[in-house]
Amino acid sequence: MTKPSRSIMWFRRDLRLADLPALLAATADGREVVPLFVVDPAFAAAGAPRRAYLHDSLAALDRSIRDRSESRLLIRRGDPTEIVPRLAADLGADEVYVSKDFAPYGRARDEEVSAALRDGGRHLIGVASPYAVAPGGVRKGDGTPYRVFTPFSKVWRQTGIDAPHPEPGDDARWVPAASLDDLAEPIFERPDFETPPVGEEAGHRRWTEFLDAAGAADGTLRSGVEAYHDLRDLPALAGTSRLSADLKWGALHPRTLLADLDLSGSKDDGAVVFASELAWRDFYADVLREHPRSAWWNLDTKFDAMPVDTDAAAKARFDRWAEGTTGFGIVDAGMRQLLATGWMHNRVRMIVASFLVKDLHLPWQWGARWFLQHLIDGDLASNNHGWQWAAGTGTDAAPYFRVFNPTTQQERYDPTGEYVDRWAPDRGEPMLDHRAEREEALRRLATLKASG
DNA sequence: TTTTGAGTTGTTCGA
DNA sequence: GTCGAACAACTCAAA
Repeated sequence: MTKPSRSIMWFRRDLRLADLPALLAATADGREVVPLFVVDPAFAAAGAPRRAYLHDSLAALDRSIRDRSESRLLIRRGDPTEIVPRLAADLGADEVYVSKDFAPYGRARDEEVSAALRDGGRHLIGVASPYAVAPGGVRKGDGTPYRVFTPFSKVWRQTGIDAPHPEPGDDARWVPAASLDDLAEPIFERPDFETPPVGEEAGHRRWTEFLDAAGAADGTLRSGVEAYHDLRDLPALAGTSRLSADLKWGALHPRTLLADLDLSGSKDDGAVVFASELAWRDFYADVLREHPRSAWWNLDTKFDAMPVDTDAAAKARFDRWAEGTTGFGIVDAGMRQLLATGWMHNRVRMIVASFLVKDLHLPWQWGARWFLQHLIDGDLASNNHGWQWAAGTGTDAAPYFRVFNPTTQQERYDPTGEYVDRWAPDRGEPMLDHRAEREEALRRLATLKASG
């Protein structure tokens, strides 16, 4: 047996103990592990739902660690590029383990931390990722990345995905809480906001309910996943998995979910459609890794010439969109659901996004920023590329004529008005004429063609 | 190299 | 009410 050494498990967005390869590596070979989370000051800009959600996720992770060991989650606040190397030195930890982060900010941060650790003879060790297939893992025959989802997903489906990994065993050595208490800081002040049940156990419960034989939201004798294809577009029902925040913060890993799914069905099968959504998550993470600029700039730069409104009147229109007073029922319902709960149904996300871009003629970045501030599941890659999809500037060669009609969408997906009545019972007059604004959007798109 | 088929989620119009 | 066609042109991926 080699000399026991210490490691730090630096949690970022994998806030769980089960199925976490980085944690298994951190505790391997008899290493004594320090579980750490650093609250980055950049996070202070997040909205109340998001801060409350992270607060509760950290509290849940701390409880899980205390339940299984004599240790605790060490919370620090500040710049990770300073805190992590200093802690590693103070605690005598030679290795810092993480799940790899592929987003632009995280990559830059990790490179800096890695360099600082190396100066002290220590190492940052990235193990696995929050994705079923880590970004970079799906490539065309010639080794280049995909820019179109469908061929990506075909290869993704055939890529071997690990079986879920176990939690660290009873033999894992955790640094006693007593030796961390003096170093620890409180999480941060919890905003007064009601979150859904948060954390690893709550996530597994949600997933189990989704798989439950009679869990379908329409009362039919099907599971949620079996009914997923039929019900996922109806925002009045709980027809989606509602696991987006669990996946974002890593209470669950997609590997865990995929292992429970029977994917032998046709392309309309609920499980197959659900797995495809997980593939979208991996796809957008891959696109962001290849094109870091696409977080905030048009992936298709041809659209840089597209006229968008940014003047004072545009800002006033944005405010009405954000607070949910456009006078279009399903738009207002969605925006108010977001403010009230930190979450919005996926179908409605597309509708409000289309409205901001095609009816209000505003930059998609304004909407993306608002979503990231308020969504408990807000993720840079999925969120911003989803917005680029709505704007037609992203990976899919969007048909220029794809403009959502908010009234038609409402009639089709909320026919009884239950969703709209629940969230926006008091809506006023429509703030614009959709037909006229649709034509304006098409005119603006046509200018791209004219300018080549 | 060239060709071919396809590309998440739509809407409108006219028969 | 229902159905199919039209709505740009282009890029991507694979044969």
